[in-house]
Amino acid sequence: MLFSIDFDSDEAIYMQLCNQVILQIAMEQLKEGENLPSVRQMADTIGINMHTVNKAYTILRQQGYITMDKRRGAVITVNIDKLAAIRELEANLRVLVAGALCRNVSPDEIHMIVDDVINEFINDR
Amino acid sequence: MLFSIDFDSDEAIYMQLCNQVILQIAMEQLKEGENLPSVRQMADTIGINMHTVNKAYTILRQQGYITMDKRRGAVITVNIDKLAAIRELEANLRVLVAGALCRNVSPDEIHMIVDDVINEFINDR
DNA sequence: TTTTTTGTTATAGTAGTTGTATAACAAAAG
DNA sequence: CTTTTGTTATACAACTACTATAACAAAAAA
Repeated sequence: MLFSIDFDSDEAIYMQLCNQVILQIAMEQLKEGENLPSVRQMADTIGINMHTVNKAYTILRQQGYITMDKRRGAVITVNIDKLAAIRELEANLRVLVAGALCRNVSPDEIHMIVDDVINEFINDR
Repeated sequence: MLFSIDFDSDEAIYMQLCNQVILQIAMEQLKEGENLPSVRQMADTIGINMHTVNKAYTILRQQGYITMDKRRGAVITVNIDKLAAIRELEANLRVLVAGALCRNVSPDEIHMIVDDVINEFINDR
């Protein structure tokens, strides 16, 4: 379980953490039932404040990726709201696809790139 | 040329403006050579500050969607860096697709949604 | 039982972002 | 000559991001 934070990035640290957890769940490097380090351990390991980790965990919990338990800590528990996931995907894709089309990336090329990205996750399983 | 800003959104006003311009270029509601209102006119129309519009225009210019000209104002001039567009698309897709896969949206479903979104833009042409 | 670790909550400070307000400038248009 | 243009500067309030320190009850470990 490795988390690498880019402190020079303009993306907030807690967001980078959230995204890395989601990426690792998708790649099945983190599996349902597994634990994340405690907020303090994770903060120590990365070298950031406890509250920054806590913020990331709170968001992950709200989005249904983990549950918090005083006994077990943060546990990967993908609690699915598939319709919400689809709506969110559509909304975010709209801007991405628009930007790509404007810059002369063809629909076929977009499909190929989507394929590549999906396979990145699927092939590692 | 209509721009609707959601003041209750957690997305910054200048970002909403940027995205709407990009969406309208993709839908060809804004075409190469056409003008955007001046920063002051746009600000007046929407009911926001001049600097907020200026910030959006500056970003659009940096990303190659418009050029600024004292004579003509802001002109849609898609200046393409296709490789950069593809890299950006890949990076942003990675997080979106990961989130979707985690929530049990299948690769086929993702492809269908991508198709739908692309067709939203293509069919209006 | 005592100690440690857990998530959670509170307060407070610094730094940066967002949006607004006012103002000024030279260049171009009318 | 006046108006409109993009651009730049300064300043302010509100908010966000991150950190620091501290405290609490609940659970685990000793």
